[in-house]
Amino acid sequence: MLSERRLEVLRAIVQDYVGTEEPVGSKALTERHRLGVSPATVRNDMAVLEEEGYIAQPHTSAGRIPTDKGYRLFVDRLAGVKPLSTPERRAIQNFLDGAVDLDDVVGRTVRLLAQLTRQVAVVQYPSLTRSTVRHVELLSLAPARLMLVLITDTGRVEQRLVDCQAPFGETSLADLRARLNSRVVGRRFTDVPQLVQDLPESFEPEDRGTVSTVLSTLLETLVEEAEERLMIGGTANLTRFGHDFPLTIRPVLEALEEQVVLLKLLGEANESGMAVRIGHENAYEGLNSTSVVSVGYGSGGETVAKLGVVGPTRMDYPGTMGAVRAVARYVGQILAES
Amino acid sequence: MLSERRLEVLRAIVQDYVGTEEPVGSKALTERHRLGVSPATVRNDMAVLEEEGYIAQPHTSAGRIPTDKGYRLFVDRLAGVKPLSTPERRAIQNFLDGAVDLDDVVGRTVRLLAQLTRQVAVVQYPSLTRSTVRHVELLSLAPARLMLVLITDTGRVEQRLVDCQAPFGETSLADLRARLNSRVVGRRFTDVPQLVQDLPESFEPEDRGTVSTVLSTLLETLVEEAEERLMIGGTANLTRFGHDFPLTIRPVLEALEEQVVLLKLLGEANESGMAVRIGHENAYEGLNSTSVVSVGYGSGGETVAKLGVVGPTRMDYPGTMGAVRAVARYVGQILAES
DNA sequence: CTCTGGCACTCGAACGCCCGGAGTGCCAAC
DNA sequence: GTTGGCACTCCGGGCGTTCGAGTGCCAGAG
Repeated sequence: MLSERRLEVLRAIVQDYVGTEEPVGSKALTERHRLGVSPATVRNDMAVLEEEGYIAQPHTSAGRIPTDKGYRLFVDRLAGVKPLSTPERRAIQNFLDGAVDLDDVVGRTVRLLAQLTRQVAVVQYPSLTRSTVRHVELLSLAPARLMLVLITDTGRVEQRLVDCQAPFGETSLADLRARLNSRVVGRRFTDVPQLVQDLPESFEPEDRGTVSTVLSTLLETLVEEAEERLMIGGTANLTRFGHDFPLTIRPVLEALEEQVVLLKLLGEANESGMAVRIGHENAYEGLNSTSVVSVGYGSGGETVAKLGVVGPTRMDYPGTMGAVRAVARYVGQILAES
Repeated sequence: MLSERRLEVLRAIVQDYVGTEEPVGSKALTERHRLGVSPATVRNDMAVLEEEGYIAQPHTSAGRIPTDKGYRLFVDRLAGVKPLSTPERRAIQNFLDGAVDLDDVVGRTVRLLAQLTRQVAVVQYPSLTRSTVRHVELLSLAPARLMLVLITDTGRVEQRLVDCQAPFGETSLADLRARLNSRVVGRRFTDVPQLVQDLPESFEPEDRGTVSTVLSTLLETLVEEAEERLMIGGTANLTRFGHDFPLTIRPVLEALEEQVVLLKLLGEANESGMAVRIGHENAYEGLNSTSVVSVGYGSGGETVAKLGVVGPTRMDYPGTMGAVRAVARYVGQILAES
């Protein structure tokens, strides 16, 4: 167990290093912080902290920098979440309030988050699995070709083409449309499969094939869209990463283009509260020198999607966490209103 | 007017510089190319080329590098478009053929283009202004709230909420839906305004207000969507830009997040054929050290959108142009099939 | 008039060197 | 447990040297 003062030393090291981006030594520490002890004592503490793996030296006789483990301790026990200032909050509200549709909300959110944190922002679109069906539309494009349009309560629209085995009459189509809607409108996506299970049986034999095809296309859409879309922004902030960054930045850019990777990253956000993954805690190798701060958002206590930022491990955790949390809250509000 | 040999020297300089990324000198030139003259002669030619502004020295007593003007001449008169190899063509076809919907086509195209050119790819979604209406759907969400869904022949779906002044009955709704569709289905977007102009008059007075609102929302959608969406990819290739790239890369990343800038960039592509904008020819300042190669694509001779790549001025122009042109053609084909 | 070889000159990159400063670890003393 | 002192380490920057590639110019040959 580390003594109170040693924790204080660690906190000071993290803060200074985040600010200056340079290894911090014992003397500089005592000058910038009121630790009440001499550099020599700090040196002893540092030796202990290093032995325990919280800090490290880039090379002998240089200052110390925090390790991933050090940042972890800092986040868990030494740093709170720094609330935003009132003007900042007001700015968020004003900026998000101008949004006209879902795309716009997400777009504004991502820009806002990137600007506030000066890092790369990632925002997931509200999830379909938690949403409910607002309407299902079926259109006949050609004798044996239908278009299925699905409208969700979050305002999202998905469309699919359906090729039928046999021609499908207009009356059957209207019939299917009506029955389908009466069953699923207002219901959750996850409930839909059971609700439509017995639908083909109530149709004429020659139409059953087509009905089944339509239904399976609908179910497919739900599943496929569970792998959800997201938007990223603020990639220009990657240039603030560090000096050596051709090597650091490349894998990050690659990761940012892989939706799957990003979704997994966000997905690791704990249901309640915020998740912070530091350096090697990230499963994806290319992000080993970055940290991810993510949190779920939604309206009325329900998480419909997640958002977060990706930045260097050397980041201002309290500030970043504050911004992420605040933005998530306001987005939740906006969604609840619309 | 430059002599034949001087042009040949310029071509050699461009080719070598693109390959090695280092200033090229007279001796190296004569060694790598069969110019049939001595280094001294080449030196004289270089002096002339420099005087004319086609090449420049980074510092005295260094080799020469092409200027924007030099690249311009190279592209216009010295280099053709390098066709892709048969395996490459086949790979393109296979890759694009697997696409399932419009998003997928665009997504695959952007990845393909980024991979082929090893640069940043930008693909614009097929334009709505050139498309035709496949279907207009009206749904009643609440007594005085409608949803308007527009489906285009390119498979795109746009939805809008419409708030009515007065409640709008189901029969009126069905009526409007039917009349609207009978007038606009299969017609071009640009023709829609005239086609629906007199529609409100044929409705009962109490419904006219709502009908007008719906129509103006529809027309708005057309106009708004004229500012079109696009997709980018291959940003990781930015790391291959050069040694000094923190400064080069940042404005490029910023530009890539500004849809407006990108759309303008692509928009400058000449209707027929390919456009190449080199360095300072780009209006946007942040892209002054990059070149943009863009071209329109579409089916049946009609351009529905554009695509292109953004890379360093020091790029393989013939190869890039070849890839861009080939990809555009295949995407056009795919769109025509679906 | 054009091309060529020769020659002196110029720089930048790379290398080695030295020095100063910041930082460390250890130890003896308080 | 804390402190001051001290010797040691190592990085970074500044400086001079060398090396090589490249240039410009000029006189002479075709």
